[in-house]
Amino acid sequence: MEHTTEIEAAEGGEALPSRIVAAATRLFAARGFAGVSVREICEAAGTTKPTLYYYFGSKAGLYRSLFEHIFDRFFELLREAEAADLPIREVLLRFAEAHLKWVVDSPDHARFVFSSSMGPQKGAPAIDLEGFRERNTAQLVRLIQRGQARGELIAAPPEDLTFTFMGAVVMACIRHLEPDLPDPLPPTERARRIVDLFLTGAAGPALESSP
Amino acid sequence: MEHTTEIEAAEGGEALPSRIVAAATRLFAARGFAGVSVREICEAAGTTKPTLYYYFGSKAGLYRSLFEHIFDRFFELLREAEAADLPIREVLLRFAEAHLKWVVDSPDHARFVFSSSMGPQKGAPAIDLEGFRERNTAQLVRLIQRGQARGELIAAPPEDLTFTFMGAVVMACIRHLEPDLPDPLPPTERARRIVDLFLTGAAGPALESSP
DNA sequence: TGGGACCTACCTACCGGTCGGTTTACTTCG
DNA sequence: CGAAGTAAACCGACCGGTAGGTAGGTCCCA
Repeated sequence: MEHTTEIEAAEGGEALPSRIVAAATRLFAARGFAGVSVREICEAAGTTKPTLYYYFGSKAGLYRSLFEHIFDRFFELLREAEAADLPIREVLLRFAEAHLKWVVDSPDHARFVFSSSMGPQKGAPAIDLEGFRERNTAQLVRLIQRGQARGELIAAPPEDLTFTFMGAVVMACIRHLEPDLPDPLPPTERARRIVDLFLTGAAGPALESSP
Repeated sequence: MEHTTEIEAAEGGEALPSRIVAAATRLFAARGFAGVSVREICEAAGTTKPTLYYYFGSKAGLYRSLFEHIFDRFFELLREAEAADLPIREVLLRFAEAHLKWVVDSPDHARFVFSSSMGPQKGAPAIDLEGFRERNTAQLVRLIQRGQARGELIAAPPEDLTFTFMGAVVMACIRHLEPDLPDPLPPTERARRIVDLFLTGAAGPALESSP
């Protein structure tokens, strides 16, 4: 009766588990773990509670399942960005673009991660959110150290460069998620501007002497 | 029986409303609106539910009250950063430092805002979070446009500069709130590094030609 | 003695989770 | 072929417990 969801419904039309996953992702992303009831999820997915428990065991189990699913997808995307021995500008461009495209293509996933990353909820701890951040950051630190070793980046502490660049990327991602003032630029162009500003700096002609 | 809370207990020792506000801020910050029960807040504040309702009317009312209180404090801090006709580097330094000091001095307030800003909860909408972001961003845009008019900053779209700089600051704030890997640098030094990196860019000697 | 501050005891609604059952599709075997 | 069996998929109705919120009273100080 309804068309296929974004989650893979490979093996036979719009399967119920997929509908549950899609509905739960959207709702958890919007209101957090404790803010959504199992009944709501079932209603949104067009099913009933026993069915949800049949597939996912518990509310927390459903939450964990979403997390793993989303993380796998995300890091799969990001792995392509690492690639071979590209110049640092190209690497950063791919990194930023991968993030932005992820946000544009699956905003529910992104919203889910961002809303979970700030403030754990009541019933669903034990999620390795720290690991997500750490893994994402560690990769960028590695890439940036490589750029420094080549003299493509200044010799500041790599964490400084990492957090500043990551901040710009995350901010752009969040901006894309805003319902009211969405970023009008496509991911590619936005990524380009972020990277170039990060590399060349914001100082104008009246500010030539550096401290 | 207990010592004074951080919230003003000016008019007569450790007042109950102040204790409620302090406990609620800490709990909401840690677990979100829907993740905390009124019972918990009362227990943490050493009182009972009717007393809480006597002062704040409802759970949502308490939440709103916290928000207003925190916002007032924050913008009071930030207003000092705007100041007169300082050079852009000084302005940005003050802006970043005000944010970081706010996070360090009242981490519960900061955690409350950050956790609320991503993903509204179930029962406490109608909070003007958009207004907070908008107001904070708009001020920075104004400051940056002033810097551009003076030639202290490049002539890129002011929103680009604003979001990138804001991203770096917010990222540093979040980093300060991490329980495990807290930023070892004091706010002043951290602000200095962020601003200088933002102004001079990250490009090293091997990257002289700009696109 | 009257009113603000505060508490005990309780209400209804809804929470996550389960029980027992029905439907469906696919074997199995006479 | 078709009746019987079976296991997965799914659901209506319900459970104990707890959520936000309140009625009604006690205490204490002006």
